[in-house]
Amino acid sequence: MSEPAPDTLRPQRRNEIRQQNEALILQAAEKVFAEAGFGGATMQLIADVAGLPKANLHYYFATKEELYRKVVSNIFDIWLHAAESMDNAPGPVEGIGAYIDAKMEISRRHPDGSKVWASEVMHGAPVIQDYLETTLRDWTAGRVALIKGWIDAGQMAPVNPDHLLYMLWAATQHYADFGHQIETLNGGPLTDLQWREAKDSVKAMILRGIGAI
Amino acid sequence: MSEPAPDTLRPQRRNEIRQQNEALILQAAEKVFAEAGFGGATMQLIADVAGLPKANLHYYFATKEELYRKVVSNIFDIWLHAAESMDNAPGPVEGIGAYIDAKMEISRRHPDGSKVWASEVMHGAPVIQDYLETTLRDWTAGRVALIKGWIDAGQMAPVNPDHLLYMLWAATQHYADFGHQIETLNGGPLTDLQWREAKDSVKAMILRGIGAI
DNA sequence: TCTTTTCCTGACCGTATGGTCAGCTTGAAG
DNA sequence: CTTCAAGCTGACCATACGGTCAGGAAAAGA
Repeated sequence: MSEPAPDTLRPQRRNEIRQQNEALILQAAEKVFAEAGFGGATMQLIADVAGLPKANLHYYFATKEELYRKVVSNIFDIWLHAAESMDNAPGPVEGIGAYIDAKMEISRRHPDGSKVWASEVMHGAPVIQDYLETTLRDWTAGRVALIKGWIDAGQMAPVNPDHLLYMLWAATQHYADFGHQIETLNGGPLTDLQWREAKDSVKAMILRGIGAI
Repeated sequence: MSEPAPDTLRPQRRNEIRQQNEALILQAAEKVFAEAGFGGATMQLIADVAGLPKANLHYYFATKEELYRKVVSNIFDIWLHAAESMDNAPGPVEGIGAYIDAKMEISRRHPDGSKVWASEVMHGAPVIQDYLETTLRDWTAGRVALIKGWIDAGQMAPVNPDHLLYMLWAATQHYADFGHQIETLNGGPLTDLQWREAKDSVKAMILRGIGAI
């Protein structure tokens, strides 16, 4: 054989090296930014978490801001992807129900990302202001129209669509952003059963709250 | 007259000086901590906002941590005070309705405080963990019992009281913590009318969501 | 007035941080 | 094997930060 079988554990290909290290750094950065905030995070700590020398970070990401920007935009993409679950639904029960499910799942699986996003917005969105004004604004307008359609069709009560969206974001992201508070009150991390109950509670309260069930 | 009339504008009394400067510093600190996070905030910037030399800050507050701790505990007190609105209510409509009103008002009047609190919790509550485990835990247990009483009395649907509280916190604080996002989507700060609509929307959705109306 | 205490601050210090760079190693191409 | 570019890193640098301190100003008490 002229070409040895690809082995992910052996000395990597050039492409793989870059891809793997960037992913490693981004993962470590997300964690550190979530735990310490942008100002409190240090490149040295991110490097330690990633298991790489600090100078290597600067080889892949020129500045702390550039690394942070990449982390935030990655999160935004996950958010937006989850939002698709709301479309193509016959009504609010399915559409909003699926959206709550998706966002609760993100809060459970990517709490660090959620915290970085929250932190970014709380500090005035210095890095992703343009996303807010374009992508998010457009997305929101579309969903508002969708909700209005459901209202006009008599499938739910005439609630204010904007404030419904805010409530959906708030209720679901709270389980990530304030996870520490919840865990403290709960006496430990939520179990599988408790996560299920959280999801069901949020869905029940909101769907009943908008008169969809 | 042996004692000149007290004049707040003239050279102050000793007591007043301390009180006034501490308040000035705490106010500036809350703003800066909210905008930059603990790690991103600098004593120099807080001093500039307060209009005092940096060394003067260290005269009143020995360390950055001590100043931060004071800011956070002040916010916690406001929170707890607002919580009283929930008690002594004949039922969930009045009790939870008043609580939502109070918390929405705080989000509107003290958004910086809310952000500092959110940031503190998101970072694992390094400073107020003991408050979470004692005061907040006790308060929560009391409100859970109160809600259970309402449920047993048939005044509302049998929702999970813990998750109801989380939703109340999430929905109301969102207007402060994510105020920038809301303002961006809204094309500017919420007007008086829009704040009223926000309050009414949250109340309507939640009270209907728990079967109280 | 004199003394004491509190208040105030410019100048300074040690440290930690983001970032740089010269030079080494390693994979790929011919 | 040789060449070249990509990957890597220890050592270094300038800056900014939290915090200190000696000594002056101002209020309170005697």
